[in-house]
Amino acid sequence: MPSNAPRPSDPTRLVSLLWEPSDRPGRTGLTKRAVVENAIAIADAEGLGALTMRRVADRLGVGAMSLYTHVPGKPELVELMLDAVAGEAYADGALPGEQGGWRAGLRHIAERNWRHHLRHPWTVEVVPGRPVLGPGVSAKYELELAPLDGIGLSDLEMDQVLCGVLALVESTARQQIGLDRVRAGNGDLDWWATVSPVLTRAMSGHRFPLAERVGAAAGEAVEAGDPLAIMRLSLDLLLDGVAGRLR
Amino acid sequence: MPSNAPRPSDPTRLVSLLWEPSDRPGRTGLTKRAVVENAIAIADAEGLGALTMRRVADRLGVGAMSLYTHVPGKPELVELMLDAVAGEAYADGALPGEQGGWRAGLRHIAERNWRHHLRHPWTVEVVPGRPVLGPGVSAKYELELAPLDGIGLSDLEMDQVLCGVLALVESTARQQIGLDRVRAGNGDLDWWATVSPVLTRAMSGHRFPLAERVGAAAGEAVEAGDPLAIMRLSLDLLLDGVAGRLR
DNA sequence: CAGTGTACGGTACAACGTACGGAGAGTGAG
DNA sequence: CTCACTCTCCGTACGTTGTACCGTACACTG
Repeated sequence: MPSNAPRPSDPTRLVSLLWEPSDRPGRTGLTKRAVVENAIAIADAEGLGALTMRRVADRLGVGAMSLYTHVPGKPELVELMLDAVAGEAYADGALPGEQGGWRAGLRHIAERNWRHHLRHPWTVEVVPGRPVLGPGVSAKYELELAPLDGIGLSDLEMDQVLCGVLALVESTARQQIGLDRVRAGNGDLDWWATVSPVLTRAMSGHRFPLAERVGAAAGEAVEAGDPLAIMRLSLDLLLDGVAGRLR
Repeated sequence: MPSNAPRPSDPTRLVSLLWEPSDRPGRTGLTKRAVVENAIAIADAEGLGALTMRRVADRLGVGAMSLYTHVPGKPELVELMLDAVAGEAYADGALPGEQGGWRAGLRHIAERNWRHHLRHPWTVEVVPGRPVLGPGVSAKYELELAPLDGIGLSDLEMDQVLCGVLALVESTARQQIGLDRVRAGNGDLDWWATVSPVLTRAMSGHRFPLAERVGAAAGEAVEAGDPLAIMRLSLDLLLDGVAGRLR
C-alpha cells in the first residue's frame, strides 16, 4: 500500500461491477469471473493474508497488472469474492423457507452459514463496510428472510432477528477458524500441556478461582470441537426467546 | 513479510511475556509497556492497518529495530495489546457480579464489551487463535463469570452462555465499526441516495420482493445507529432463552 | 579501569499494492 | 487495404511493509 490515502472506491462503480456480466473474455481469455474464482481458491486454502494480486495472476498465467483491467483493485476484488460465495449457500436447493416453520428455517440458516464460513474461512477476516449489494448477497438475503415472513414480526424485526442469528454464527465461526489455524500451524502438539505449567508459574500470586474452574471445564470441551457447541446452545436460547415473543 | 513461513511463535514464550513485568526500562527508557501503549494509541485512532512497527518506533523516538528487544514481533505485540485493553473493561469498579442478578450482570457485560470494542475498534479485526492467557484477559473472564455462578448452570454452560453473549456483541460491534469507517471515509455524502438508482437499474430483471421490502425498513433504521438495536434485541431474546432454561 | 552482556539501530531483502506508460491486438472508417 | 483509434495486457518502478543480520555503544560487574 504505497499511498496513505486509499483510492476513493466509488460505490456506484462497485454496484455496476457486481451486477455486470463477468464472462466477457478479453484478449487472452481473461474474465472477471476467472479472476474472482482464482482469488477465492487462494483465500480458501491459505487465508486472506496469502491472497495477493501477483499470486492470482500467476494462477491465471497472466501478468499482475492485467487483473486491473477487470477489477479496480484489491478491496473491490474482495467484495466481488464475498458476493460470489454468498450465492453458493443454498445452491443445492434446500431453502430456508421450505424447512417447515420458522424455527427449522432459522436452524437451517445457522447451519448453512456455519458451513459457509468454514468452507471460506476468509469471510470472517473481512471487516464489513457497507453491505455488499450484489446478486449473490441479495439472493441469500431474500432466501433467508422467507421463514420469518408472515409469522408476526415487523419488517425491522425480521431483519434484526436474522442479523442476530448470523452474528452469532459468524462470531463463533471466527473462533473455530482461528482454532483450526493454530492447530494446523504447529504439528498437533498439545498446546495446553505445554502452556499450563508455564502459566501456573507465571500467575503465581494472582488468583482467579472462577476462571480456573470454568476455564478447565471449557478447555476440556474445546478439544472436542467446542465453538460449534457454543453456537448451537446460544442459537437455541435465542430461538426460545423468539418463540416467547411470538406467542 | 519476507518469509512465507511465519515465525514459530512459541506459546510458552508468549505466556511469560504476558505476565512478566512491563516496566523495566532499557538504556533509553524504552519499556514493553510503552511499546504496547503506543501501539494501542495508533490502532485506536487508525485501525490495525495503520499499525506499523516503524510508526510505533517513531512515536517513541527510537529506531524500528529497537522494538524487537521488548517484543518478539508484530503478532505478539497484538496479543499484548489485546491483553492490555481487556484489563480496562471494568476498571471503574462497576463489576458484573454486583449488578443485582444474572440478567443485569449479563446486560452490563454486553454493554461494557460494546463500549470496549468501539473504543478499540481494532479488537474486532483480530482473528483469534488460542485464547490470550494474560492477566488482563484472565481478570476480565473472572469478573464476567461472576453473575453466572451459582444460578443453576454447569461450569460448561456458564462458559457457553458468556461466550454466546460476547459473540453477539462482537459481531454486532464489527458491523457498527465497519459502518463508522465508511461513513468517516467519504464526507457524509448519502450513500444510499447515490447507490440506489444505479442499483435498481443494474438489477433490472431480477426480483427480490422480500429483500427489497425488508431491506428498505432496515436501511432506514441503519441511519439511526442500527447495529446497537440489533445487539440489544438479540441479547434480550438470548436472555429470555436463558431464563427459560433456569426455571 | 577493563571486560562483558545487552539495548539499540542502520542497512538490506523479499514481498506487497498499484501508478504509469508502452506494446500489441482488435475494430471501424475511408 | 490502410490507417487511426481503442482496449487489453503487462514490464518496470516506487514507496511501504516485517524483520534478519550484524555492528556499535552504553551500563553494569569485577
